[in-house]
Amino acid sequence: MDQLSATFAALADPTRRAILARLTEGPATVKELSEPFAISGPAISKHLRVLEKAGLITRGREAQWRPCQLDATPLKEVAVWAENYRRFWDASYARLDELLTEMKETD
Amino acid sequence: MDQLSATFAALADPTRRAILARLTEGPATVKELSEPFAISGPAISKHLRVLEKAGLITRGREAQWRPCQLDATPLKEVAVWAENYRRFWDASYARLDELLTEMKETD
DNA sequence: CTCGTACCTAACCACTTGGTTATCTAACCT
DNA sequence: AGGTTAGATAACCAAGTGGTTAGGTACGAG
Repeated sequence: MDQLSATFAALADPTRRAILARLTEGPATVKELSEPFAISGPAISKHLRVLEKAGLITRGREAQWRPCQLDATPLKEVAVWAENYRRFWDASYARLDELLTEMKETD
Repeated sequence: MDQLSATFAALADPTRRAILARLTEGPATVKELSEPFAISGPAISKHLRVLEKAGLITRGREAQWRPCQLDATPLKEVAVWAENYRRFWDASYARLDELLTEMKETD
C-alpha cells in the first residue's frame, strides 16, 4: 500500500486520531494512551501498530515501558493533498472556476 | 460513523482518489470514470457509493446517465485537521516546541 | 418493437479490521 | 525467588471491504 493510502487509512479511526491528539502533548506509554478508552490493551496495541506502520508514531524502549512519540511527517503529505482541492470547497473559487470554464467554451 | 472518519476512509483508496482527481476537470459519467481502471463496473459503482456517502460527490440523473460531480466541502475539514499538526512536521516549529517545553519544566 | 448501452442490485468470495479473552515475556520491587 | 506491572502475541469472532459474475432496469436508436 502506498504511503498516502496508509496514512488516510490510519486516520480513519477516531480512537487513532485521539491517540495522535494525545501525543501532541508529548510522549506517552501504552498504558497512558489506553486510559481514556474503554477498550482492552490488545486493541490499543493494534491501533498503535497501525499508526507505527503508517509512520505516524515511533516507539522507544525504556525498561518495561514502550513510550510512543508522534511523528507528523506523513501528515504533511495529507495537508498538501487536501490543499490541492481548496479551490473546489471555496465557493468564490468555485464560481470563478465556472466562469473560466464558460469563457473557455465560448472562446 | 462521524464525518471525518468517513472522509478519511473514503480517501484511503487510490482508485477513489483518482476518481476525485478526474472530477476536478468537471462532471463525468460512471462509464467515463471507469475507463482508466481495469476493474468491473460494479466495482466502480461501489467506490462511487462510498464517495457519495462521504459527501465527496453528488450524482444527477440525465437519461441513462448518472453524472457525478465533485463536492469538496468535506475536504476542508481534512485540511483544517491536518493543519493543526503543521508545527509537528515543520522542523523549526518542532525545535521551538522542545524549547518551550524545556522552559516550562525549568520554570 | 427490438437491440444495445448505461447503470444498478444481488450473491458470492477472499481478505482485512476492530474488538475480545487467554497466555506469554520482560522488567521492576520486595 | 516470588509477585506485580507493562506490554506483546495468538486465536478467535463479527462485520466490513474490494473485487467478481449474473441478472435486472431504464433509456435512446433503428
